[in-house]
Amino acid sequence: MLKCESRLDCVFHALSDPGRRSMIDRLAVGPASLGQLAAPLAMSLPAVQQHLGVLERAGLVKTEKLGRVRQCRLDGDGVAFAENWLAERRLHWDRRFDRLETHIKGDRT
Amino acid sequence: MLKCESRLDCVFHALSDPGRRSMIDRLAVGPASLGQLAAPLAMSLPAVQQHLGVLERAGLVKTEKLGRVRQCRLDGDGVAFAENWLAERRLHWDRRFDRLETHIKGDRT
DNA sequence: CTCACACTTAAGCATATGCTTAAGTTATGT
DNA sequence: ACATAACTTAAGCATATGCTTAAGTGTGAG
Repeated sequence: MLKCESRLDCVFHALSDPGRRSMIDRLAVGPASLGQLAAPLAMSLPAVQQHLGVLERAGLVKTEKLGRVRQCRLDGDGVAFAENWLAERRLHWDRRFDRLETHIKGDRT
Repeated sequence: MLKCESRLDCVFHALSDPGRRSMIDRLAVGPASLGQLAAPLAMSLPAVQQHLGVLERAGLVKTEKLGRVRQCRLDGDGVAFAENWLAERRLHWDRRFDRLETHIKGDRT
């Protein structure tokens, strides 16, 4: 976690773990406490808390302490970031494939 | 790299490194040899080769040995995977935010 | 045939990661 | 006040990661 210089690093790294993605999926249903988040996850509470930290630093989740409970909810910010980057690259991709196809067709003619 | 059970793990992990992303950006311009890919990257060739392996396993890049040169090109497959996943989640996101907004407006009325 | 080029493999090492358990801390119910 | 619930912090440890250098391997040029 030392190396999270750029925002994209954080977001993609956060999303690269199935446990963290399942936490996101759980939160997509609605807010949850840390304990509720941890319950289905076959690991200790501190471990879950660390994963939560990764998600939070990536801007995918926001948390707030209410009484003795930490409530967690989604934060769409990070996703937009990642989605934009991917969409951008995909333009390049597709354009290249199109060009390749054109090239092939040109050869055939 | 032991833990790359699901496809998404691979793709997101591959994208979480700025060096690897810059390799992708370079390949978006056009195919390149391993050496060309390594040149701007301030690290040894074997290191670059390892990064390339990560990209390849994620389905983001395809390589082929031509003579004594390994040519690398993009492979759109992996991106589509990641993009779809993100888009799906974002639907949940947005729907939740809409609902929240509706709720707030309802309270105000 | 020889040699240099472009990787490729292997070994090794410093550091980071992903957990764990145990010991706090703060808030709530009685 | 006291016990318990819900985290939180700290320490520690096994393993994984991200490089490195050094020693192969296979090709193409001369």
